[in-house]
Amino acid sequence: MGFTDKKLLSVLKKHGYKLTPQRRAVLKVLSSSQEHLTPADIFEKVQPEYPGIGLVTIYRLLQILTEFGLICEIHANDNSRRYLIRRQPEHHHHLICSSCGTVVDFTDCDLSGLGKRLSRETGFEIETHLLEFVGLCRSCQKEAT
Amino acid sequence: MGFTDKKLLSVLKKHGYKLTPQRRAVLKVLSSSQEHLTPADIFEKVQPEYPGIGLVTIYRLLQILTEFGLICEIHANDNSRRYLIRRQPEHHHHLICSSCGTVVDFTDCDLSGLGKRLSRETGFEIETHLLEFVGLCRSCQKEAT
DNA sequence: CACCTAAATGATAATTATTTTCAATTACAA
DNA sequence: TTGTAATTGAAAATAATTATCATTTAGGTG
Repeated sequence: MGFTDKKLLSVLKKHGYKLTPQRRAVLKVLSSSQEHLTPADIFEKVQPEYPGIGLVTIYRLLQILTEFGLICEIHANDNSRRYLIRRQPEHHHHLICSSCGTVVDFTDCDLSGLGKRLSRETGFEIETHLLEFVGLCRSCQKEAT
Repeated sequence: MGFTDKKLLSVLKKHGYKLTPQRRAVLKVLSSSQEHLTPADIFEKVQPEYPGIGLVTIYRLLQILTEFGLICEIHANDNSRRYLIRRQPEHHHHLICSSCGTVVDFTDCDLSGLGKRLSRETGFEIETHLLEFVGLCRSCQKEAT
């Protein structure tokens, strides 16, 4: 599981951000969703809780959450626009279905060896990495006949 | 080194695409560039060779090249728009500077073990993966004081 | 070489995602 | 309760990409 909305709210508060009902509503949606949502998805899901919220407000909150590393983004899947996602505990990666776009998270990756080598060879000070596997999920394999 | 423009042209021809001077010019730029270029970058670089080329034409060619896996894309680096790049021999990955955006390619990665495990656990039929390291390049480390 | 046709081009407009601007509203500290 | 700076949302501005379509052209054919 990821962060609760209470946790997210407290982080915002700690950094001097105001806790508006709009933000509460968005965080509620984000923290209770198992899927990876676009800003537009979030907009729709917030309607019942806070009709009339501005899409802009969502963009702004997502920007703040990104700064604090509370959400992360899906990068692969060229054609579809960039996705914003609710986050798992910490550092994790994605396994993405190239057909239907389903995303599965996984956490284990051991790239420290490779990271160290790259660092030595290139002089880079490595901060993080992004790892995504792309493939066909079970149900799309079946459909493929 | 990547593909020569002759090689690229022959691939297009083999698939029934016409070899227009515009395409020749774009391929020349792509095959001789060491950097990762946006469509707009390419547009500019093609000017001397073929002034008046349409940006659309570039988009269209990039789309074709993508289909044949002759170029690949940079995904990380959130803020900057998606980058199109000239490709190294085959499967490879990127090391991206989070400050200046410089991209270094590297080829070695051993993720077959992880891939197999994921496949077993999730039922996915894994096709490929995307691996990007993000960090500070040497010169940006210095600037950071 | 001249001709024919489907493919390709480029100007323009249309889409779509995201950001900016700004006046009105509101959270919350005092 | 009040003051104020942060926040909101409508609307416009940017920006990237795609679609439309009349015109041009590459390249095969006779």
